[in-house]
Amino acid sequence: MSDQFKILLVDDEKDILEFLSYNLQKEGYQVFTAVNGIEAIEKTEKYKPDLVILDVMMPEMDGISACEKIRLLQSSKDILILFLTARSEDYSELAGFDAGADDYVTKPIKPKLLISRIKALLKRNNKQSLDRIKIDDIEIDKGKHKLIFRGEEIFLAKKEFNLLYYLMTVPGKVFSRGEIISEVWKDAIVGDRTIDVHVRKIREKIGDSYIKTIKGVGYKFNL
Amino acid sequence: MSDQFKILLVDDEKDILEFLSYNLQKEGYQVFTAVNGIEAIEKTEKYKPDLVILDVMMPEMDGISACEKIRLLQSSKDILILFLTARSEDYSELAGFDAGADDYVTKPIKPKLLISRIKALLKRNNKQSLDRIKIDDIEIDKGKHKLIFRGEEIFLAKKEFNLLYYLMTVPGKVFSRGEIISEVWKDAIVGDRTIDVHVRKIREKIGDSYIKTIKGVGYKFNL
DNA sequence: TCTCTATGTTAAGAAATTGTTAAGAATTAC
DNA sequence: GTAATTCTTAACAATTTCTTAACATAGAGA
Repeated sequence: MSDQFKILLVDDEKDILEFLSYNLQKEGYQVFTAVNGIEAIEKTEKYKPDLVILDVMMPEMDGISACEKIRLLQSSKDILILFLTARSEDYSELAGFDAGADDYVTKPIKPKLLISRIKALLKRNNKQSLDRIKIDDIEIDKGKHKLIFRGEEIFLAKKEFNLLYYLMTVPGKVFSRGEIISEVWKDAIVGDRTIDVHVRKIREKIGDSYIKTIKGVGYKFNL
Repeated sequence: MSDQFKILLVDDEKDILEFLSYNLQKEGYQVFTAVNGIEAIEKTEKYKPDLVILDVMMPEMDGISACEKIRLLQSSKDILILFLTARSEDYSELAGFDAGADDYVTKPIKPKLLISRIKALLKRNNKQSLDRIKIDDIEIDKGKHKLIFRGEEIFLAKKEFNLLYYLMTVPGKVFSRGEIISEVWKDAIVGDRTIDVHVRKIREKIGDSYIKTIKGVGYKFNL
């Protein structure tokens, strides 16, 4: 996926925050942190993370209460929540699931395992939006047949949409006309100008700077 | 889902099979059992369970191999897989996730915890359990076959209702005509204009702006 | 600079898809 | 069994999307 997953990490121990931040960032996640439940809720609203990792035991507001509060937020429908719990706290575990948690991991935390679980969670949750690509101010969602350009939705007809989506699957790669024909037109026989015309229509809608022509080679997305 | 969840339980120890069967049946699940990986695959194909619980350590074929094989089955896309592992086998745990597992539970098994996890898994996986969907000023309740639009109840005939409900299960997603046919018409063979006519009737009642046509792709709910 | 070739541009109409209507089957209700 | 409702179909209209053809333009290499 080209856009980063956002993870909000909530724990009152700074050591753990740092340790996990480091490991998660190394995996390419964008990490935010909070040290208590109240901050967690604020930052959830602010950053809209894909996943919140919550320590069960925290001062101010414990993880379970925080989880329940987060679940009440309007925008939190798609947010995943993962609990960190000490091995002995088996009741927290149960309570956590009731509060709407999606998974839990027991301390002491093994980074590899945690990352495995995170990947599994994100994968599972993203089944339907695996076909979403976001680059700069262009966001394209194949499942929803939706293109958002500079904040506003722009409608593309089927062929236009598929063509742009295809180019965006590998930004920077030059796709030959042959590749484009076989992917977007499924090898139907069409004239030489057909691709150009569709490219032009896309450019009309999102500007000339995103699809670049490499003469004699093909087209690519991005500068 | 109105019918029972089906769970396939795979373990080589009959005691455990019985113990878990009992506990799961008590929760209202329909339980099938297998004593090794090969049997597990056969029964997965036969019964199409919603969830497979696999012991990692088994004779004939270990749980991880079985998991990989199950993931290869055509019909297994929506099947959840949960591993049972001994506490020490941390590597299995990792390997299990790579093989496509959705969760794991360590032995010794605490039935309450296991059931919690199962519920969480099934809940997560089961969008269908959302019986009532409310979006903007439209509220649809499948159980009651009731549609409330801008505060007042509007009657939809069965097909109309099911169609609208289906589109609303994933707002924004474009459903192809094929998907719609197989869900709403249960693969009955109907002419091409049938869907359109039903869409039109729904639009007559709630206005044109809620169901959008994407020519050549399908229909979606919401803008 | 000139030429050649690949691509850009435009508008028209061909093709594909969906919308609309009404009639009559098929169901369901009474 | 009859009436009412719901569903499907067919014919045709309306609309959108796609392709093409004709010509323009740009850029690389002679």
